[in-house]
Amino acid sequence: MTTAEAGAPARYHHGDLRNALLEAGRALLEEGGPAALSIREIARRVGVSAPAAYHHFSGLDDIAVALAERGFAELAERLQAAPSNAKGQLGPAGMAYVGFARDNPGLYRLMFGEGFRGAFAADERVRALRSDAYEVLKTGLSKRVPASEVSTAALFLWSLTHGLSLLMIDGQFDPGADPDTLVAAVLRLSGKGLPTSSEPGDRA
Amino acid sequence: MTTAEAGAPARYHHGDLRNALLEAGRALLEEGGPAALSIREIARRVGVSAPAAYHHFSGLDDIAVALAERGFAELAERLQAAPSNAKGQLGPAGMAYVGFARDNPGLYRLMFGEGFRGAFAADERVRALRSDAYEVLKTGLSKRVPASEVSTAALFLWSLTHGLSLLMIDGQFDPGADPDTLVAAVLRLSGKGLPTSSEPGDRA
DNA sequence: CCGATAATCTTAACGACGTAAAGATAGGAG
DNA sequence: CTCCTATCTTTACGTCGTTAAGATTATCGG
Repeated sequence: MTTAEAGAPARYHHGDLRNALLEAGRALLEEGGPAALSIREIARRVGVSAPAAYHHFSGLDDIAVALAERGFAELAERLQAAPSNAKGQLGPAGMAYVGFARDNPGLYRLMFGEGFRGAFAADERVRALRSDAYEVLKTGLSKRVPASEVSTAALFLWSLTHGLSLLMIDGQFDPGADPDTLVAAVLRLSGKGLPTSSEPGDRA
Repeated sequence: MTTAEAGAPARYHHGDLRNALLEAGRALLEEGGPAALSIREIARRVGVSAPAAYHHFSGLDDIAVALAERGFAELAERLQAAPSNAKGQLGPAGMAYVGFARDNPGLYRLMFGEGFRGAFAADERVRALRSDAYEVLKTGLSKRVPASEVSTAALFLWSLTHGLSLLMIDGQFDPGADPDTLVAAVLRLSGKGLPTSSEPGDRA
């Protein structure tokens, strides 16, 4: 009798349940992190019984994968909308990447299988999504880095932005510092390298 | 009747249950990741009933925190055992860091609250452990970086190693590449910075 | 318009989980 | 030896993901 949407008369057939479930899942994700993702709670919020979800998804993992898919699509949008890397500067893209993670911490962590129970991280579809993102990064880098170093540079850059995103999400940095300033400064270091007292270029 | 340790006669009072629980938990962590951590399974392996654990820990989260504590201690050991940063090179330390993560993927992810259900990530004790590690990193860096840049450099370095560790753990990099070589190459970039076409010596 | 068929949603139920409560057992102090 | 207390056990409750079986509605051929 009571639907989540007060306007609708609670029909037996919801009509757009799949989407409604995903939206509720996404909200849940941002409220309580990936660990809070739960079929029963999602269904509860949509005003539907838990097993109803099984007509649209094969299980909780499947919902998680669908959410991750949307996440990667949105991330790609954000990266393309970033001030183009015309001058070869990857700062804007990096800011966009970390910005996405900071705006959608729960979703971002889910996309990388962090904080979620289950064999989701090993799911082929998710691994493919991540690999696709990785390939995009590599082709982007291929324009501004010697071909022989693209692979290493890509891993370097992804490690940096991924790690930075997670640390920012977790608030694990100097308290009192302005996050945006911090992110910009760290990304700037990715081009300069760490300041050293000795000459760079020798063995690690 | 049947203990996990076939040699012991299954005494009513275990004698060293706390440690046994932690060891079982650690094994579980490496077998199935943080998501597989379960009081009932831990107790099962030790040959004890689940509620017995509550005499030594306040709950599952408490066990997780204790495991994380051990993890941070071991990580600190590994970092100090690394070929000393005498020449100011941080490569060995970085290799040691990533090496620890790769040797103990489940534990490492737990230490950063990744893959674990519950409000563990926000736990004060864990946050303190991470902050301590961060401070150690900063003091280490203060010897080889201008004071004004220590904070940024520390976040840069931690982001890089943390992100790299997680990506390596997840196997999310070019298949076929040798992990050790990859890690070394990425860490080397942390000193040089990303090669850019605008920098002197451009080859792009 | 009407009835069959298929899609969608419901309630009921199973096993596993974390955890609380209450009782049994054993080691140590007097 | 006796009592006390810490430790462990069995039992139980509520939640979870998921399956099975039945109810409801949309769709479509006649």
